[in-house]
Amino acid sequence: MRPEDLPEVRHLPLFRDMDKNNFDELLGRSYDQTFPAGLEMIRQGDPADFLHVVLDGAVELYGKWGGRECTMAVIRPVSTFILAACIKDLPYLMSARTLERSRILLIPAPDLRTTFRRDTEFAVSVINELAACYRAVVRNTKGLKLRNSRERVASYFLRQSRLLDDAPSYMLPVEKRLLASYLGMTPENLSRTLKALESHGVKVNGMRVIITDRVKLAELAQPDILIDGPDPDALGSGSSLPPVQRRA
Amino acid sequence: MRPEDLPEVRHLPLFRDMDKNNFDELLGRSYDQTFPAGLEMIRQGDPADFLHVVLDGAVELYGKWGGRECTMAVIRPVSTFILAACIKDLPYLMSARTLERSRILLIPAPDLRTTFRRDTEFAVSVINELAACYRAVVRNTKGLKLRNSRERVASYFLRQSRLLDDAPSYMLPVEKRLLASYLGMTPENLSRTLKALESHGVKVNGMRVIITDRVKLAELAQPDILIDGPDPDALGSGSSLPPVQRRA
DNA sequence: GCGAAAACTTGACGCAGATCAAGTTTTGGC
DNA sequence: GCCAAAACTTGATCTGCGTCAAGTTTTCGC
Repeated sequence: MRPEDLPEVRHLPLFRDMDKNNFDELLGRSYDQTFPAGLEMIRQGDPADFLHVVLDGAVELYGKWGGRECTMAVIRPVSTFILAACIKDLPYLMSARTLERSRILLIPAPDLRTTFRRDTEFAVSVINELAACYRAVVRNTKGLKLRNSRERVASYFLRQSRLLDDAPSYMLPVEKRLLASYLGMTPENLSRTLKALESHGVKVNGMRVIITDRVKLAELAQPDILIDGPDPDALGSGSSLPPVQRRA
Repeated sequence: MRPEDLPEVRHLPLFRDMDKNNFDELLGRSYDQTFPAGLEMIRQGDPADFLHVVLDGAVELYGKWGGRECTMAVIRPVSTFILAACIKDLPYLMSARTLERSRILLIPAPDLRTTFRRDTEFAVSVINELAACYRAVVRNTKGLKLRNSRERVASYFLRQSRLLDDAPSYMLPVEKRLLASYLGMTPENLSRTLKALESHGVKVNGMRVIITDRVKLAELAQPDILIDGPDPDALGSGSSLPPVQRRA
């Protein structure tokens, strides 16, 4: 891997507190690999051989069943994903494909497991990471079961804005097609919902989201700390889209 | 707590590998409390002061938003719940109420956190528990997003049967009202779905489920290892109903 | 074991959201 | 910068599921 990536990986909550030597050894056993866009890197059901770290690009995690697919998360640099499968040494529950050309660091799962057994600080980090991931998925489930799709879209927009210090405008971090699937709806329904939301305080123009009336939007979305955070959550939780890019 | 409960708690995957002295100390600092039926023991948003262990009775975990509620899980003895909130020292994401008179062991969260810092085996157990919980919730999410309600009911029935070595008949572990909410549907819709499933290999009579044609039912449910398990999962994962009682 | 409350069922109806089928716009490779 | 492919939008239609309302059955406290 490129030497300039090392500090970025080291600064991840998962790795920042572990012993320096253990970190170096773990990274030393890892592989830096580049994948073209649109490649299925992981097929759900495959044995979990490596913890993945996105160094560059973007990766979609999704589930398949029968002929259907649903987007579970999109991971952007620098974050890890599929930690739980590696720890349990069980098959991946989700598939992963690159959305663009991506550089991925592959950390062998067995090394991961031996490392947290001998490095308490790392074990604590793993515990915190997993607990955060778990809570992220639970919050996501609550949103899916308690809100209808219009409410999910509205609260997604507010949540993203909040991550940018309540920015009134920002760019969507992913295509609408993916956003729709992530939110558990069809692209057609999302499209119509966006139009309907124009009278509720938010306007979407291409990839740009413009919050025109935050109060009105919040009235509809009824943002809830126990669903929308903030909660210092893991990004690679397998249930969130990446934070938005700030307006240029 | 009653001395006869101790071995049952000790045999939980979360506690069985830790140092005996640490276990005894942890339990020594805990409280054994009995709650009447129908009591809201935990209100979502409360600070996570205790890890809960159901010793007797049954506890429903549920989420609230606006005026709506949804059942996330039902916990039966002997299992723990809300581990993640305790570890992160963050508010509970779910509320909990007793479904019947229940005896609960309360383990102070701070003691929990200090214990896994000095007991590696316990830390590893916590890691495994959290990873299992995480995977359970992810599988649950996949089921919610990829299956329609009829498919969810059908696969729930098959899953329960499989937990009893493919028993052709068993009793529902919870009221239909709860099952409906857990599966993300209304009681009315569940009721109608049950009738419709009679021509697809399963008959429900009161609380009794009778699988009349396993092949036909499986055709509809399309059971999938990556959604329905088996996967040696945590029961207190916050996303499953208890295993069924075997036919008397 | 009686009576009220809760759980469950059934029917009628409406709506949110899926599906199908064209368009139109945007993206990206050569 | 052009062209094809993909993403997005829009409309028409259908349907799964929620809602409301009125039973019926089961449960449970006294």
